[in-house]
Amino acid sequence: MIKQPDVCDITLLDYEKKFKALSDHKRLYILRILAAEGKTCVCDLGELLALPQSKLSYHLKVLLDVNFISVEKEGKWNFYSANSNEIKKVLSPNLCCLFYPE
Amino acid sequence: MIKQPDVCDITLLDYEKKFKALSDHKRLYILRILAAEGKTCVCDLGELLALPQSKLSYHLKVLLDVNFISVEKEGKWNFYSANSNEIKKVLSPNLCCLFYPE
DNA sequence: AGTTCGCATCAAAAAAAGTTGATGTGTATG
DNA sequence: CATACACATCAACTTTTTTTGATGCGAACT
Repeated sequence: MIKQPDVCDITLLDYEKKFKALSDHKRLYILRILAAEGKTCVCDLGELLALPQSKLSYHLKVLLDVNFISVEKEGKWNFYSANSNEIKKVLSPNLCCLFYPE
Repeated sequence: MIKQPDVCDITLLDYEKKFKALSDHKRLYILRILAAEGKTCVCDLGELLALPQSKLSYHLKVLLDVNFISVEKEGKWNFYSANSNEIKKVLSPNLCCLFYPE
């Protein structure tokens, strides 16, 4: 890419990051669970997904970095939840439903 | 992931691939150009994007594999075009517009 | 104050994705 | 038929992402 990035390029670069965050099925599972269950603490997520703690932490961070989820710390627990609005900005209505299965 | 994949998991695995295809700005540029210009041959794409031929070929294949674009061979040229319907299935209406800038 | 629990973070290793330049194949053209 | 063109494909390499196990740190409990 030789030419200088214009405004629109910057937008696309921004979306590259968001799509990268969605490009892993573990993270899609995480999003689906958070969307379906609402506020969930890391330990419960770990059980639901059968993921080791540090791996889960890693993927949560990826989703956090693009603002698809957010954290609240309560005592020694960290509760995560999905930012549906952010997800809706990116995904088709059809696909958003995937994250609200019931 | 210990549990067996159910139908819904398979769906998410499918989307993992599609999002991976979208998680690179070069491919987003390609999609945008194809959406805006319509049927375009590889050599023109290469010029528009200032991408070397083999790199372009690689990225076209990634997009082709998830059915976001398609090819028609005419003589010695290969013309690619965006499959807007497939893109619309995945992206929010808002985002789809990114691929029709004018 | 010492332990334990819940989780983030880190560094090393493994795996996956992307790049590069070369080679191959089919189609036209002299 | 020889050459040139348009493009796909390949193998070696580089870069990025993911995994793994260890370590650290704050909050609660004893």
